[in-house]
Amino acid sequence: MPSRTVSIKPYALFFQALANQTRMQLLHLLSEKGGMSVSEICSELGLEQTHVSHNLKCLTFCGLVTPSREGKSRIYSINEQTVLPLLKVVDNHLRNYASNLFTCDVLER
Amino acid sequence: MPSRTVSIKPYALFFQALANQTRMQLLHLLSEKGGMSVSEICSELGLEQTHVSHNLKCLTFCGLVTPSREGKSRIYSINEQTVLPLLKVVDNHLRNYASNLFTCDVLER
DNA sequence: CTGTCATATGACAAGGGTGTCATATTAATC
DNA sequence: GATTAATATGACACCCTTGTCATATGACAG
Repeated sequence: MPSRTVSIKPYALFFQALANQTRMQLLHLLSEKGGMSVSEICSELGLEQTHVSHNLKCLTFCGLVTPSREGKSRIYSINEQTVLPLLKVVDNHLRNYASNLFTCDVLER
Repeated sequence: MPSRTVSIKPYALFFQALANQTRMQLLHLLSEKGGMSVSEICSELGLEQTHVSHNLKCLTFCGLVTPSREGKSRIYSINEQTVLPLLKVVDNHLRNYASNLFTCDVLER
């Protein structure tokens, strides 16, 4: 029996939000360019509006981005407190321990 | 056009490795108890051997754990350089920005 | 080199996530 | 309040991941 039982599901759910190319694109874009509206994001990445909205909702639900009204549009900004250190750790990891991930399409198992 | 085009896929793949309850269990267990053999992990978590092996391979592929021979068994240890800071960031995030993840089964979108 | 323990691999059915289509909501303007 | 711009929501088919079963590989002992 484990000494302390941590609730695992929230962690998996959190990472699931990041385990998707579209959502990673969104985070990278917003961390570079700051707050953007949905339509700006769409034209910048060449993606459909509904596609972007769905994925922004997922990121919002996980507290990774936050929307704010501005006229008719909504400006989405990243949670810098989390996203910046997170990407920094992962950058470092990919470079040092997982360079193979750059040349594969699927995870081995 | 984005000023610098980052390769997004590796990031998504990396997080995909973490987006799974079993694999999160493995990482938490190994980060608490240090190196363990497959059978030790199995009995500790009450999981099937093949199930554990499959998921360890996935984590190994991503550089999150490393195996080393010890007689007939293999001892798996986590990559502390990555896993510990990563879990720290996520712990903090879940507490401050995503407490709702503790009471849900699926991601909203 | 045979038997056995420990772990890895392959294949497959079931379930869940993904993007897209159609449509609803919300806000501003006239 | 009708219209239009901006975004959100719902539903659904496809695909990929998941866990499990059966089996293979590897290492040590005798």
